[in-house]
Amino acid sequence: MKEHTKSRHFIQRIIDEDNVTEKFDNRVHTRFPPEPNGYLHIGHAKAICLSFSIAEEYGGKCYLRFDDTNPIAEEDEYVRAIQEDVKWLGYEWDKLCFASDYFQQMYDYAVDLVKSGNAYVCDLTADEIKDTRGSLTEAGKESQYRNRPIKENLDLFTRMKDGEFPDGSRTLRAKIDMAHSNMNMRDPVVYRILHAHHHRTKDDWCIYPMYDWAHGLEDSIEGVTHSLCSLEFEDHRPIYDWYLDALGVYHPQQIEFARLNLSYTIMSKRMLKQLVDENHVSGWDDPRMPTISGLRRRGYTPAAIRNFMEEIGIAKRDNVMEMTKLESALRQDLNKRCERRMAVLNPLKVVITNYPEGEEETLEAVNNPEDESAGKRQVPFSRELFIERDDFMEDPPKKFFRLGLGREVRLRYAYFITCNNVVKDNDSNITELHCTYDPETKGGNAPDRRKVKTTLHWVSAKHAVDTEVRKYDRLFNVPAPGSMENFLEAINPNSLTLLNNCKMEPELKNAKVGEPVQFERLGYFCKDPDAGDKPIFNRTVPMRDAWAKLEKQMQSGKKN
RNA sequence: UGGGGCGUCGUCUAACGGUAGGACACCGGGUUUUGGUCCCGGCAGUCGGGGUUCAAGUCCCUGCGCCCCAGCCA
Repeated sequence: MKEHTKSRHFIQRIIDEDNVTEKFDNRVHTRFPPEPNGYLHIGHAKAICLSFSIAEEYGGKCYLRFDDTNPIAEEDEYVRAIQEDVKWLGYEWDKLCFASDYFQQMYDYAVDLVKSGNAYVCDLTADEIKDTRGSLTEAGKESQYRNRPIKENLDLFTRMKDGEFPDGSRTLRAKIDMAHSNMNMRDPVVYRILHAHHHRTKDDWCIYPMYDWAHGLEDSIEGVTHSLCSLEFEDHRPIYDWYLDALGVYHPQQIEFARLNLSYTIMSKRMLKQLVDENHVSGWDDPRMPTISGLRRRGYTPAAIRNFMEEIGIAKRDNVMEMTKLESALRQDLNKRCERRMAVLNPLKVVITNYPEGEEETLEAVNNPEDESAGKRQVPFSRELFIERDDFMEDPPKKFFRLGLGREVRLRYAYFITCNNVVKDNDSNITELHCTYDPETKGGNAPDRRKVKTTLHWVSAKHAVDTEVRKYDRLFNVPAPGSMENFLEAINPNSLTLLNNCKMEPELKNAKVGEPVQFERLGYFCKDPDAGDKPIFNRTVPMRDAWAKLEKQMQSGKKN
């Protein structure tokens, strides 16, 4: 086949070409321009990874710029959270900027636009503008204010800025073409009157620039070379170009790519905000949320997210990634970095009847079989233990390898045990197992080389640390909740399972909040900041589960 | 149906006129003190129809399908 060189995506190719033609003097300068009107989500992470990694790859710059041109939706809390998220992903911006830093400059440019006859003050109401815009197939009608003398426009625009007019009474509009086939070119609004308090400029302004006007200017002012954005802005590129050309200023190149979609979740800030506002989740950082902060709290690592973004690529076609792809990247990263511990989520008491009462010992356990340098630890063992309820069946099917009456299994790093007796309560619920251990199998190997079918995790009862575990499942039950009439109807009522009688090995007392750890045979977990009297662990992602798959197949009758 | 985009395994994504490859998923098998990891193998794709060419996923024509646009949101 070809070389092992990684193929380059279309944006890299455009930049390579620009560097050959020296279009931007071989500079590469990108930016990530979030509006601070919500928290960042995994979809934003794609844009972040793209823009920052492009800058890194070409030895260029990437700015973090808040596109704060709409004071009504924007808040400082979001500004703070967004910075935290970008940093957490591992990126350092070359400069932190705000669109609002350029409000004066943008205003001055708008005055230039009026002076050159390219913009006019329009007295039409929002409804009237809408009514005269035309439709996809019909041309719009020109505003009766379209041909006001420049002098009058200048006067009116100044007075707009000075606060003489109420909200919505007038706008500054670009004079382009009301019959243009691109709706964005039908005399778009450049400035609207908004007597609103801005999170940074306070009450300095009562007119605010529209996105199309502001964004290109921000890029131009900062010297951005390649302005990367998502596909829905493709229709806006003509207006981006028109403004910059009309002004005769430095002209970056806008390039659009397909945003990330993930199955079984939503990627809309509006909907995410609704989940938060209506308390369907505990907050923007609820571990079930596809937000960066939610994923962080859930136990995702920056490396997992970045590797995922690297794997999914950059292209222009609409896409919906399967969640399994994200989880695969997650497990891959967690597997190599996580230390292993033992914890029992649904405890079942086991009494080792031939183990001396009152005695205990300590056994050596490997911290990470994937990484010898992680070392070993001691785990206490005693006569009474807890094992997972799911690991015992009184009358198991052939393919169930775990513990059953009369069966022998290995306890990880400990002994072989055989179950001799099942103790039940009056409702015939199993309350306790009586087993015997083979002292010869200490550490987990039998001198006579006999084998067992499986190995179980366990926790010594008297040494166990009580804990609570939160298991998460997908937040939505349908593949594309965002495209439903009402996405709330797709919420999975079982997205959160609370387990409050969990038992952990004592070493887990030292777990740090947010630090990922593998509970052997169960999955990856991390301690939640919420802990009350008991520590709380979030299940980040379960282990791949061949037995669960087999069980499912047996239920559906494919196997037996 | 005006304009702008996009159609390659189930899902993503490569192949710049020269053997359609990789990842995830799925299905088998091996190793294993995690039914994990790891290893091996398998399944599976160029939207349709014409054309150009020795050769087409790639170029041309044509048809079909999907996405975006009528905020004083971004």
